[in-house]
Amino acid sequence: MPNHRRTSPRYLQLARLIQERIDAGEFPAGSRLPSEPEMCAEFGVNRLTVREAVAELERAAAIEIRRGVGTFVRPPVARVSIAVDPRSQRFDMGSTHTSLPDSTAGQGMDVQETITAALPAGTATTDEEAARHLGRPVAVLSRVESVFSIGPESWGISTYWMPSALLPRELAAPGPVENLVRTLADSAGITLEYDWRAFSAIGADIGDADILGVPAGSPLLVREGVSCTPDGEPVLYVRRRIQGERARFVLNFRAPGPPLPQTPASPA
Amino acid sequence: MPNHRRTSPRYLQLARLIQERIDAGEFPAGSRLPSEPEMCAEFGVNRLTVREAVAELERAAAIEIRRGVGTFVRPPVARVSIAVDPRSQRFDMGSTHTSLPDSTAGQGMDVQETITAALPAGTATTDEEAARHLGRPVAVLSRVESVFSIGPESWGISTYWMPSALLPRELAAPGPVENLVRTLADSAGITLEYDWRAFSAIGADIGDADILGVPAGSPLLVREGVSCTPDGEPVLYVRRRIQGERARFVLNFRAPGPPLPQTPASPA
DNA sequence: AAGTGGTCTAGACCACTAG
DNA sequence: TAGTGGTCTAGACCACTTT
Repeated sequence: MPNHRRTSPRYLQLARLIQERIDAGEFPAGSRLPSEPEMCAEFGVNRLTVREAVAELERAAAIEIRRGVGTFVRPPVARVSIAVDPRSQRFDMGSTHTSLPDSTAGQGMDVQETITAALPAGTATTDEEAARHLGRPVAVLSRVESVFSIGPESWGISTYWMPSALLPRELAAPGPVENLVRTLADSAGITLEYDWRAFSAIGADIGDADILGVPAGSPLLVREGVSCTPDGEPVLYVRRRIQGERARFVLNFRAPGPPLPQTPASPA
Repeated sequence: MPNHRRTSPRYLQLARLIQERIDAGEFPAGSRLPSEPEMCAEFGVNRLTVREAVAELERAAAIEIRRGVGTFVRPPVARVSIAVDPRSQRFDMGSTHTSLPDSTAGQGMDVQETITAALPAGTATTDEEAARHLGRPVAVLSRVESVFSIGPESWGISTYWMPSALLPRELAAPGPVENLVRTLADSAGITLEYDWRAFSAIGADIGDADILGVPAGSPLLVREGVSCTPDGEPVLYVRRRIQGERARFVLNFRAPGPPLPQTPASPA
């Protein structure tokens, strides 16, 4: 006989219970939860069941696990804001440089973009998508991968697709770059405008997760789009993945100095 | 003696191995992976170890697990595009209505927004953030929660904060709404403009995960912002969470009919 | 050294789906 | 009914952090 209204599994019940206690203030932000053996005793379940509940809460970003130390309630995250003014943002000047909120200990740290690979586009799904967006065959496209970091930490990964003919030599080898978009535009003798930009969210795949030092499936903010010449000729397709909880893209619709949700940063 | 350069755990090695085989075309999109017992035998590990590897790939959205059936390689996802024209988008007319891509079986399905709760703002972190954004004390704010769904599935959750004095009666009770922003503006006799909008990505917390029917930590696209009167008086703070892989916000920077990455939709 | 979380094994029972 | 994945137990050993 099929089971018609089963209760949810114990580890989920336990996760919800712990979340309720956190919400109720029993465990304030920064405080330590009971250890796994303690919870096993308290709730009368196996350690793996406790671990599944705790893992659930960690994926939900409600707690932080510090190996060898304990499990702690997470305080709300502070994020970098990257300002985009949709009235003035017409020219694509590159977007590497941002500044951190004053509240952050790491203020004034260097934002650095480093090319990790430059290859002819192949048959990957993303390569074909790029070709579609640029209206050119895959065979004429090159792909440049880069990581950008703030201090010692990797914050995001960018992939650029462009006609191989436009790829300047200084971008064809791994190493730091000052401003990839500007370098490209200058070397090709063109100016670049935004055609479109789009925002979505994905979970980190295993490759991106490795590079960023986050678990697979961590939420990443994806900003992708096409830049074109003033004639409307599409030239560059960019796909940037940023650790979702670390950054926020802000579009300002009102005049000169509109209030920002956090400390502003330079255009993106 | 501390362990100075340990190899990565077996389940991660196994996850990478499977991913490599998928990438190499050994398991094309849509095909079934070996069952858990088969992998246990092939790799000589316990079933839990296999399960951890598989879970890693599932979180990375590389595979799809169908209970009682098997584990399958995921094809690339099709997403809804929601168009935003940064040149014309100045008036906030509400954003409920979108249309699905023609490729989708569900085309023409109803987009419906349903209020699930309307409460005075309390002491939650998000309430305080809303109060800061609106420049008003928490005590005068109300919070309205809604879910919007396409057909039978929940696609996103919206939370609105506004001065309690502006909350019209028809929005103060659970039930479907036609256009929340417009209802609010009409009832208050004001027009609303965008002040700012921001995009970020987060993992679903346990509450949102329950409502959306996704696992905790699933990537959500967050679109938040303030709408104000033409004078610049902030009136409404909105925070919408959308299943990240199901939607994409598109900003078009060029003239009348710029190419969209996918089938366009009405303004958001 | 003691306590924490991380990995792994062996085995069990269950719920779901398909033929 | 057979095979799949989902949950759970009991126990072990390990790596990491702190004292």
